[in-house]
Amino acid sequence: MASVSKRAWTHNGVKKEAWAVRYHDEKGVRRSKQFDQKKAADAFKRKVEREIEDGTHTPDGDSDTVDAVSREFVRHTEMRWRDGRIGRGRYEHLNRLVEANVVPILGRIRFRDLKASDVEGFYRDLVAKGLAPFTARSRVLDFAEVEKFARRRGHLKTQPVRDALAELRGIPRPRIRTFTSDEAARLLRVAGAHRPHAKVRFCAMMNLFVNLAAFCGMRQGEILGLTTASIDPERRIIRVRHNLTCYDELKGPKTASGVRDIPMPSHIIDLLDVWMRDHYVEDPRSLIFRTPKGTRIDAGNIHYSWRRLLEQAGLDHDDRPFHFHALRHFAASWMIANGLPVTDVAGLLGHCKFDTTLQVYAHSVLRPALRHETMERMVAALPSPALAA
DNA sequence: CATTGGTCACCCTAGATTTA
DNA sequence: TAAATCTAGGGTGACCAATG
Repeated sequence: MASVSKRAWTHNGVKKEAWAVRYHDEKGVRRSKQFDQKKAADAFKRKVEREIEDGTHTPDGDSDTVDAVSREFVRHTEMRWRDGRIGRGRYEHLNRLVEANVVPILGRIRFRDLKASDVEGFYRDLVAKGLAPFTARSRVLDFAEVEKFARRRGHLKTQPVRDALAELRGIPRPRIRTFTSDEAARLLRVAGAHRPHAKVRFCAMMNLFVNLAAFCGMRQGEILGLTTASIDPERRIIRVRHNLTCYDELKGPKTASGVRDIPMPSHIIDLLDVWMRDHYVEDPRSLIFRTPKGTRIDAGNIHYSWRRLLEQAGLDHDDRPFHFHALRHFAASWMIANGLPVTDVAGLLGHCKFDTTLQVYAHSVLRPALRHETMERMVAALPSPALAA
């Protein structure tokens, strides 16, 4: 089937020689590949013959394998990032998906031969690797973008990824746990105290982070994006205008609803006052929370400190620890529990529609016990003749 | 006052969650 | 659904608060 022969030629007056493997691929297309050593050429010959017999051979020059098309997709995505059409995070995410998951699992398959069952295998591999089913499914969803790209380039006409996704419907989205008011109170107490061995400045900062998240419902990126102009002690509000990305870029909010003014409790005004007086360092962008040297606060260190606080508050018993973001969820439910209408809460959290608030925070809003209590109160306030009878 | 162990800065990768 | 951010975690070296 395949043959190995020595080949000699002259290029620009220089004599060259190599061992050439010549063969016909599955479709009868003539191919050849050269090697310096006969041994390597023989090894390749054996590999090709075996692959052609198994029907798994893909010539190097082929451009329609999953790995070649996926890498082309990544280059295309990078262009979209450079043009400003998508963010850096999205580009890096897709790049990682392709290199870490797609290429190793599906890389050698030709796109036009890709079956829904291959994609389902991809999903199963990810789950076997330890990914949560919902996360694995969202990787398949990302891969669907590669498929769309491949279809536009004419590499396939079917929709194996879409077909596989239809099979993966109904995987529940995991919900993050939130705090009870007791737990939040304990957490706020330990955050306010000095942690042994910890630096005074860092403790003061974490205390502010916890308070801003628990009472104002702010996200981590929003807190890190606060500037001196964001704080208005006169009107007792925080103006949320920016978000600090993980790349230390200060970005405006995605939509107008992200822009909002949050009322500040007086104890937070005091804490901020102390912070500005004792710990604030001049910053070119007037960012309030920076390291003493003026660099971005490391997310890993916030996490580290957060875990220590949970430990001290006795809230680390579970194998699924509370996220920092759970404080934002707490803020929302605490506002609702204290009688603030959901529409107002949506405004304070920066949601553009209040059904987003309900979707994400429904677990706290629609507590079964609360529903029963309310139902009982309703009935008590409006006794029906049937009850009297 | 020297030691020391926890903390923090800075680096990284990758999975999970949020949200328009 | 698409696109973003957040969380989780690993590693290294400097540094600082508590301790004896």
